[in-house]
Amino acid sequence: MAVGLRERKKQKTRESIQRTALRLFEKQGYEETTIEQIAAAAEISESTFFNYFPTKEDVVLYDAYDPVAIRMFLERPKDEPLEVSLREVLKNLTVLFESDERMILARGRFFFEVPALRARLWDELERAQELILELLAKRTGRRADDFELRVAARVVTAAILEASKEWMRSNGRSSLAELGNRALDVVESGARLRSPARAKPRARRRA
Amino acid sequence: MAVGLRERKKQKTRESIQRTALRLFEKQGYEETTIEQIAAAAEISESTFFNYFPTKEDVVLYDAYDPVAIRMFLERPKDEPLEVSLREVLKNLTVLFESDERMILARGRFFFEVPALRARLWDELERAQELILELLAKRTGRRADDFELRVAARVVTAAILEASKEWMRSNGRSSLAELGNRALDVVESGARLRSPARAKPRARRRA
DNA sequence: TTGATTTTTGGAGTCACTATGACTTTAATG
DNA sequence: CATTAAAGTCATAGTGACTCCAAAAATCAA
Repeated sequence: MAVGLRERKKQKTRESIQRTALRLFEKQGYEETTIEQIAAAAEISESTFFNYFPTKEDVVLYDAYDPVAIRMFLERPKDEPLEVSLREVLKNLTVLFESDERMILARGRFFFEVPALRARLWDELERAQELILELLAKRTGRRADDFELRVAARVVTAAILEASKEWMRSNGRSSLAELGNRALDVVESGARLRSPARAKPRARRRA
Repeated sequence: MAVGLRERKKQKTRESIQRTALRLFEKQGYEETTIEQIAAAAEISESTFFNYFPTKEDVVLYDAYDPVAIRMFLERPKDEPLEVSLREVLKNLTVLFESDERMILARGRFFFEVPALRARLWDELERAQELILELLAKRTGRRADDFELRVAARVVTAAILEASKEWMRSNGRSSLAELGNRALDVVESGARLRSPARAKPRARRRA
């Protein structure tokens, strides 16, 4: 399973293009930046750009950490409740992200602001849901196309999405792990559909 | 009321374009159909097409019933729990849809299959969430930017989305209202994160 | 009818993206 | 070390969605 030199170089080029692109996007906006400009700045041809990223959106979408997160999730003990797995993974990610949180947050802002990216993100989320679904199916013994199971998976994904969004909105001021915990709390409480208010005070657990 | 003649005519044109477009999409696929073709078939110019729909996606997205559904939702009694409001609206919609269910389901299939449309739909969903959020805020007395409240709104929206999706997948075989109810049940049970199986009518552990 | 206001339209242009084929670099082998 | 096949890069020439603009045509108000 030797990671060929070629593979590694490709990875590097990809990340370099992404960095260049994100820099341009930050400077002059996503829509205002053309592929031509990115290619020029990254000193490659337009063709090569499309060789590395199928669409302009994918430059922002691409996340080198994704596979790591996925593996982390899949490697949780099989008898662990899903919620715990998620909380743990988020906790670990929070630590992992610390190193280049700045870039991650910058990307996040784009997802927030650029309609095309927002749209793509939702769609990408489907993948996350699928992942959770598979795991949930294995752990509960239900079939993966079970309607209730799918609803559960989607609901949990939605909660975590909102947590991520809040994280980006707050520009990293509150930790992703904490927001994730709070979001999952809401889910576990049945989204408080029946019990209304208690508007203000919040006893918060875990700093 | 007082809907000007002009307004009404515009509406008619819009719906006519949509019908034409959907027909073409069904016949030869969404991506395989060009705006040029749609314009030709609808006997308008390309420019006019863009006058009525900002993008190609919007032709599929546009739903004349949307405002009706929204009004139905907003007019539910203020002291009614959100879940009940939602269930009621879904019930009413089910009835309302009966007349041209065929077209609605056809559109649904596109959302399902065409990536660009799927993406747009998620984004459009944001609007629904916003609506639910506002209502939830009013009814619970919480602020609309309250994190927990937003999570709740998103979670509920997600559940209903999954119900709609299942409805489309089943090609209308199960009623939207019933699927919606089941989905909301899952939410209210806290997405059953902790209690695993009960895969079928089996050993039931506590909920 | 006249004049104002929309609505429709054609045309020129931009930009993301595809397809293709040639050219260059790299890795692997005898 | 030379050869070759694969992989990577690139220029070119599209296509199609979408924008901008200004002129014609239809509609409406006085």
